[in-house]
Amino acid sequence: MDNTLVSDQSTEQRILEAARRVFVVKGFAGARMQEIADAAGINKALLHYYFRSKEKLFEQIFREAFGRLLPGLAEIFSRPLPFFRKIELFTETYISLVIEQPYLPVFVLSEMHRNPDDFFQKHIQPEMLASIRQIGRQFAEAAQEGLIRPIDPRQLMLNIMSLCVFPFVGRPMLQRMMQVNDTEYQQLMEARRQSVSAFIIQAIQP
Amino acid sequence: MDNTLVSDQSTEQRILEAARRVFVVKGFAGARMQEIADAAGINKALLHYYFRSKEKLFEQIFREAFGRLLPGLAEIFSRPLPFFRKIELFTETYISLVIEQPYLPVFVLSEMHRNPDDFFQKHIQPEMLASIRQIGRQFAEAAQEGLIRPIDPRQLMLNIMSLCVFPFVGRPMLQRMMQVNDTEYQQLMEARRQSVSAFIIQAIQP
DNA sequence: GTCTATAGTTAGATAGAC
DNA sequence: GTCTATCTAACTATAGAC
Repeated sequence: MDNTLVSDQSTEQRILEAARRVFVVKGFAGARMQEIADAAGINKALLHYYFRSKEKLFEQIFREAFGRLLPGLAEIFSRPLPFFRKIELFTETYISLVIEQPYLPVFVLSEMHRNPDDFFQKHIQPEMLASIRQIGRQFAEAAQEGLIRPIDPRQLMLNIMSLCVFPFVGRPMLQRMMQVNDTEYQQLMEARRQSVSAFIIQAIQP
Repeated sequence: MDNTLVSDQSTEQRILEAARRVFVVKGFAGARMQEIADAAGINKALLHYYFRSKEKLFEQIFREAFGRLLPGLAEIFSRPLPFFRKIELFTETYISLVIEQPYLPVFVLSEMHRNPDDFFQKHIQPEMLASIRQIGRQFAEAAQEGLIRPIDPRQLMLNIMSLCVFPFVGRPMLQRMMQVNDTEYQQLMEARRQSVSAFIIQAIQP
């Protein structure tokens, strides 16, 4: 792990950044307050001074990570654009987002896995669910109008999410299985910005 | 002596089964030896009697889980079958496998995420890598022969793996986002056995 | 706000009786 | 083989000086 000190920020910011780095790699249970303190270049006691408990510190990190993972994406599907263009824009935006924050998905997924309903109730707003339903309706309409072939809209949604997210979640395994080095893998991810939407669009052509 | 309950299994087997259940949900760091002992209906000390340490017990569970995740799948691509049939067979087999062991992928992925090279060296045999390269070559050939459209074989491999695995890895999130209940989600996974290969095959048509 | 020192808990591992 | 009791280390959290 990268243990470089985070400096020229307020102590609170340094703690948050350090906590992010540690939690995201080790998870809640695996993270140690001492390690976060070291990474922030401060003392353990100060962590509690700023954030009362490990739990509370984690909450803040998780909430923030989760918030970054979806917002603005649903919005794309409400724009007045051709259907296929929306898919292009969505996949490009999503993949770009995750290229910049590659640890986010596996962090959110594995923490959620341990405590699904709890985390979900805490962090998912009803509006988000509404906009997801809205996307589903658009898929269904497109199929009905013959714009795309008949396909269960939920399957289409699963397929799109899978193609965007999994190469990042599964990277430690996939990269080693495919025996490519870091640079090559990053290039593959760059290329996916275009190739994934092409793949999807051909797959749903009538 | 014969104080065993329902279980006609050996103590060792009961421990392994309990450990599997606990590790798979909580991960190595989150799991507690006490919880495993409780789940197995035995004492903490007995865990150490059978498996020296938490580390060793975990090793055994992880090795086994990992072993179940790929084997036999690479073999499909060495059979004398039409190319598209191989893809069908692969996705069907994979999805069926994961339907039966839905916790496997996220367990393997999140543990691997914390310690990639270590785990990889311990658990990946060179033959597996060879057969993966072999699959890659088949993709490349199919593209060259014009059987499928030009596509980077590595991207195709990423796409196939993503479509098969992610809906299981991401289930806690996806299911809640899409607001479907357990039964419906299982039905969706059943349906994917067919629909995923159809999706892929159309996407790579020349 | 930041530190040192320490209290309080928990969890992995071992000793020893049966 | 299985148990109870206990040791030891690690970790979260707090007290109190500066």
